[in-house]
Amino acid sequence: MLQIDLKSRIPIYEQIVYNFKRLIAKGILVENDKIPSVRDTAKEISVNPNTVQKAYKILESEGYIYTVAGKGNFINNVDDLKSKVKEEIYLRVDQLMGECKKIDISSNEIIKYIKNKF
Amino acid sequence: MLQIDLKSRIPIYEQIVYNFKRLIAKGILVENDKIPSVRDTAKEISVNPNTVQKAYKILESEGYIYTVAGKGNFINNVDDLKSKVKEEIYLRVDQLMGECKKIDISSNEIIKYIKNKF
Amino acid sequence: MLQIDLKSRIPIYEQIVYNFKRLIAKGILVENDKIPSVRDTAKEISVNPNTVQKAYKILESEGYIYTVAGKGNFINNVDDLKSKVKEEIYLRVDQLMGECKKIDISSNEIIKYIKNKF
Amino acid sequence: MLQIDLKSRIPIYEQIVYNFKRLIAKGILVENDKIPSVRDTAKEISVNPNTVQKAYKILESEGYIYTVAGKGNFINNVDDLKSKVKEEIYLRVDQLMGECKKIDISSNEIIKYIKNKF
DNA sequence: GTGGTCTAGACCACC
DNA sequence: GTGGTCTAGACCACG
Repeated sequence: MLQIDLKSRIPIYEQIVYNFKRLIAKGILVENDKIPSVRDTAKEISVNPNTVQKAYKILESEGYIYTVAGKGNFINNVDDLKSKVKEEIYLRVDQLMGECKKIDISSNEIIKYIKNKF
Repeated sequence: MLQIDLKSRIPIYEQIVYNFKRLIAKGILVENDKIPSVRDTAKEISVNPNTVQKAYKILESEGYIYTVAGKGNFINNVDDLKSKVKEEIYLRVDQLMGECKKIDISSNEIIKYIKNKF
Repeated sequence: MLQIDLKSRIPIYEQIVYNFKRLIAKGILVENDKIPSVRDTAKEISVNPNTVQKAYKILESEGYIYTVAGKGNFINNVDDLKSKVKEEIYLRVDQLMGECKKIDISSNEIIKYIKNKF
Repeated sequence: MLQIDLKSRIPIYEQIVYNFKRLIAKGILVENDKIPSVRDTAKEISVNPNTVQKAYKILESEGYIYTVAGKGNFINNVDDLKSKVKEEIYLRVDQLMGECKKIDISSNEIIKYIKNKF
């Protein structure tokens, strides 16, 4: 379920965070779904439990999951989790367009490129 | 001339690299232009010469500049340095669109967003 | 394991790079082998960790090793690392033969010399 | 007449030295030929006269040319200048073969490669 | 403990 | 003066 690249320069915990966000955005994980325990996730992707723990903490602090002590971690009841993930994407679009502007690439050029290729 | 954010989490040397790429892409730096010496750039942005040296080495290895020992560093004679920078941008667009696809955001959605905002 | 000549005019970091290439070419280091940490190698050959770091970076950028931050450096899974090293040797043969041609030494002459001496 | 690559990592003075050795080895420059003055050579290849001066000093110390104060520099009367250049080439062959041995490339392999390509 | 980045300074070859 | 290399340290993120 989780796609982790241990060799990547992106920290593993960030990859874990992003994976869960993706599953939420796609609707695979929905409100009150239980996600695997820290230990199980750690075993599944062969990383240190501390790393998974850190990822879960971040997901919790960002409102994606809630923790019930002794029970486990669950997807939050926020209805707009999806749009929250989208917002992050849009933020990256903004950054990219900002850089384009700096080097005189017009938004039309980017749009044309996307239309052509995707 | 160079915009460096010493507090950014992006390494200073990468920022230096990007700054020169931007200047090249904008046509401000052209073929055979001499860029400031390692020491001068270091002084200008108040960082250690080694950091600038690292940036220049990367620019050289990527073909943006050439080095004449004892003389200085010069913009390379590749005619398409500009398109080279653009390629890097397009690569980032590709990555972004790839992630969009993963979470079911259509390219139309992105295009609409860009059209609206930029 | 590593043969370094601190007095040589060849930079230490290049010697380190070459040493690892040699160990790979000889099959002593194979896929996914862990190589000593930056600090350990530095201690072993009595040089500054930065020097070793530089060598490892080059090996990584040339595809010989991959780095897992916080874990260490490992021999890459490219099956033909050996032939990669050979290619470098052949490139040098090409250069040498090119110079021979410039001063009218025939390839036969070189071959005869090699046969005689090696 | 001289082929100099100002961008090369090989010091310019070494390139000058090698160029004259090449011209001698090819028989283009023969005993008692006058070679261009330091200034003329410097002008021709657009480098600092000091650099040419250094090259001439080396050529003189290695016995390739002799200097007559106020007159200029001349090719030496050593009959075996050619074989001297060849010796240097052979030395490089030796080095290369040494490295081949270290990584288990046989001399036969090298010979086969040369026969094929040259 | 591991690599990644950076500083402060040094010495060298080259020009 | 210029880049190339190196040392001796330091701090940080990651696991």
